[in-house]
Amino acid sequence: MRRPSMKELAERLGVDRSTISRALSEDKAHLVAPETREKVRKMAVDSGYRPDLTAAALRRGRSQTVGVLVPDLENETFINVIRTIIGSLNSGDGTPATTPLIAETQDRPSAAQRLIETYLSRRVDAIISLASTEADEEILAEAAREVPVILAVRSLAALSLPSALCDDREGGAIVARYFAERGHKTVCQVRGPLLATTFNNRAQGFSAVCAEKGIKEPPEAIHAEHATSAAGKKTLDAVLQTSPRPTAIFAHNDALAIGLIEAIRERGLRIPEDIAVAGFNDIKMAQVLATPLTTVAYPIEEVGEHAAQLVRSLITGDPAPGQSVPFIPKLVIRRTT
Amino acid sequence: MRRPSMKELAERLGVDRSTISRALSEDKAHLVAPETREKVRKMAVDSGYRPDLTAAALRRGRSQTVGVLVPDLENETFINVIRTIIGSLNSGDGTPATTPLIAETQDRPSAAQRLIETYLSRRVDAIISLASTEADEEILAEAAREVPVILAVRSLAALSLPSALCDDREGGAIVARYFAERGHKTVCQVRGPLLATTFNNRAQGFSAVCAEKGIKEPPEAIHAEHATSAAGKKTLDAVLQTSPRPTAIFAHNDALAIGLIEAIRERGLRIPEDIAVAGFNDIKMAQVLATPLTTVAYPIEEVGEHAAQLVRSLITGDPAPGQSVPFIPKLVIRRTT
DNA sequence: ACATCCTTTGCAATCGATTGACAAGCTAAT
DNA sequence: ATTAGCTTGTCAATCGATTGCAAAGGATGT
Repeated sequence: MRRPSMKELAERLGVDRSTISRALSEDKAHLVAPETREKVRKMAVDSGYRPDLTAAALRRGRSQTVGVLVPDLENETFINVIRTIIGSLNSGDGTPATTPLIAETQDRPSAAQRLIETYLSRRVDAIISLASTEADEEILAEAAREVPVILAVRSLAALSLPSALCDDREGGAIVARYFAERGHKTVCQVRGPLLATTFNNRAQGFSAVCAEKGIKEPPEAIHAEHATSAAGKKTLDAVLQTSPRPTAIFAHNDALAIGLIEAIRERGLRIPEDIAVAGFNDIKMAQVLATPLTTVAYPIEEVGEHAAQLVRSLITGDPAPGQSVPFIPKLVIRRTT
Repeated sequence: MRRPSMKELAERLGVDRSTISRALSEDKAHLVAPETREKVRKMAVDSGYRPDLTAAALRRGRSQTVGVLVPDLENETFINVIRTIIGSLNSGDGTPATTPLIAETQDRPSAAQRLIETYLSRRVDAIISLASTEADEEILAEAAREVPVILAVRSLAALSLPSALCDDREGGAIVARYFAERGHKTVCQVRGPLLATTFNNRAQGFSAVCAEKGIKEPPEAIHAEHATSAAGKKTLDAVLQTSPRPTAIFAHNDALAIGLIEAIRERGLRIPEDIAVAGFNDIKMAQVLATPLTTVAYPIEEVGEHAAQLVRSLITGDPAPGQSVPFIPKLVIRRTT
């Protein structure tokens, strides 16, 4: 037999729909006599009643969904941040479950735009963008006028939206300081694509310390086309052609680092004796490598947790915490340096 | 100024709400005079009208969403199948965009159950499970009585639901035949966890051919705890302890294979001279490795496309195609064998 | 005994879009 | 001239849950 609607439940029990609604709700349950409440709940379970969330969303004006934008679903770090966010959003005891609408922008502004339109049409309660690029600024600003928008992982200088971030600048600086300690005189960065602030910040932090410590960097920046290991692998030639040849490479993320390592292996050079490599993020693969990767551990938990907190307080209308402090990542020294 | 509802639009234009609805719709637009239609559309754009999909969903009984269950969001192959599905679902010209609700089960039946409940409450138009394990059978069967359920990637023997699958058995067989050709006499499988049919089928296909060709396998099966490179790395000891020592390993997926390769490197053995390794899926990393991985390319496009097609036809109520033929994966020979 | 308060429940409006039934106006056909 | 048929648009019901308001009934206080 088909599952009953609230109305049918009400008829069967000989009470009004509103009583059912209240008895089944979390916050209005106290308005209903304990006896009735139990009767209703029992009947609801027995009959296999299933609330229609589309109807509830319409009436409430809140859909209990949040839109999540990621640049790339294959990126482990993004996924882990999202996992933390979702986990935190649904850990609340009283709060009803929030369903995330997750989609990928591939760093295409047109995709971001389309997705945000969809989210707004679906009346999401908030939007979390881990995909913000400068090209999205206007779209996000626009969206923020209708619904809370939270920036995570990637910041946007021109837009002052609540954000949950990693201190990428400091992350870059940490690597440079470490290279300095190890006595490297000539180093090199392999940068990710310029779209997002993330890589720029890492580059700036790194270069600032290098300048300060008198460490040499090649005059021309080396950019990988994508932040992937395949793209990283391709950059090794460029790295080795700079002169004097660097003794250490700072790859802007672990995927790039792994690509470089494989290229270095192919060439028969030794790591770290001939050339040292450090990455960023500390993905799982970093530990699996035959010579485990030195890298900067991304503060996934902190960023995710903070983003979730921002979402929660913005949805409930609590005073949004002011400017949040970015979380400091942590160097993990392994064997590639 | 706040965005108008359909009602407000109607008032401004002095027509009925129903006219607006029809003018803006795809399929009923012909019921409205071209002139009026244009007037409405223009006004809609100018005023920034944004349809409320929660309201539309309630009225229509269809939400234009599909629930997608994945065991693990970090698995590149699953993600790629999902990408294909989403792409195909939204490529239709006339059909309105379908929003996927993506969630991860981590192979926990309780999570699967909870998610399916949520999907049903949200009135998804269909559910696609790439996460089916035997423990989920009942839950899925139950769900299938309310909404179309499609199985992708992982099959479920006891349940005859429309499925989009890879012929894993044949995939395993292909590897065994290839090992035979290369003259291997003693080989070994590193299996993934038993939960899903996938790995079982690969194992069976492989073993059947080995038996037929007189190739020796160790008596005790070697299982990795998870289908990850970290878990794969840990299994090398077990592999090397079998006697006679195998000269080739068939890892049930690329992550496992990569873990094994790293372990082999650490130990100073040569690939493929001392020991050959083949994987399954053909993830991107397989090509980036210093010695690129021989592997079985998963028919991502076919599986994804077929799943999307099933969803489409089941939603529109078209005759569901009968039993579908699983797609044959393809061996990609590289340098680890 | 009467006013007052509290608890519990029902009534009815509402969220915003969609759609079947129907009416008005117009053209074409017999 | 009348009927039939088509186009275009309106009316009103509907999807299923939520919630402000009010009423009924009971308990308490004076």
